[in-house]
Amino acid sequence: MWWHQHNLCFRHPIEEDYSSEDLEQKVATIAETDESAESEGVIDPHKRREILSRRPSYRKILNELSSDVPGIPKIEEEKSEEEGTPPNIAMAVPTSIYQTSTGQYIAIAQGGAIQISNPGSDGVQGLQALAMTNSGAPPPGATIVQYAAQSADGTQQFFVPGSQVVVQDEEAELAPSHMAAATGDMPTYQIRAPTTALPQGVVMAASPGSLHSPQQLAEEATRKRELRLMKNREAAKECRRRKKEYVKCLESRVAVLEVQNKKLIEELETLKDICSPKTD
DNA sequence: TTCCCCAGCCGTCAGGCGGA
DNA sequence: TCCGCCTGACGGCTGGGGAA
Repeated sequence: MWWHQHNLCFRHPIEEDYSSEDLEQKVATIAETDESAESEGVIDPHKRREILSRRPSYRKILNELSSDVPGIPKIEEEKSEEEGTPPNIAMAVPTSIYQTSTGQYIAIAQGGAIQISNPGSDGVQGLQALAMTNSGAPPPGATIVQYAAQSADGTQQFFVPGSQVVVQDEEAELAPSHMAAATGDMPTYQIRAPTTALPQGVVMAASPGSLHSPQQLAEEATRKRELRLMKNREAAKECRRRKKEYVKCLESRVAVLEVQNKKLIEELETLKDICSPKTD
């Protein structure tokens, strides 16, 4: 039975109580009724403790289960596969990722493409692409993005090299036709001269090659920390999603085993009736 | 209406694990 | 050994539901 091949799923008793643990115990109990002989094996407590101290990832568990049991769906490695990439949206591999003071993420790809991701959105659905037609090659070690949450006129601004700003344009008047067609409802942006020098809420980030002063080092450290937190945030979300899927899997497994158990009990009763006819 | 409780979600930290 | 990923643990926030 698959469950016995994956007894790593059982957790250490000192770990926090989760509903999934109840499910695991329930599944284990039901499964043991099916294979009591197999479950009678004695495990050394120390060894068991070692094994249980660290459970493998939910993705790994479910994928292993799915290879054993055809009915169990696999968790995809890449989220983008299951959510799908919106067609015609310019996707570039980001080379630098920055988080703004408002929580948005700005990814700068090679060639000057800027992708803006809203924190409230999932995955690529929140990505907004901007083609920097006049960006050219950035100066060495001088990739600097300055972001202002809102300028005086209520629009969003991104300060890019060359004393220019990228301004969110909700009217989409100046957006290139191919961009407008590609982005659908997404806001478009245009390049302007800055309306203010450095508005409130500006966040600056510099590439490692340009670090000289302690202040720049501190900024770099801050940027690294923000990046790490951002990654961990996404990882935590993904982990919770996998955990939910895992619990659902266990729930369905419980249902299946309960039905199976019921059938076996009925079958046993029938066989008992057949094999031991009444003697009166 | 206000207060309390609970469940769910999220961000962050810490630590283990696996690959380079 | 180092680094990135994964996940348990913790605390905060929020919304729903029930009692006063």
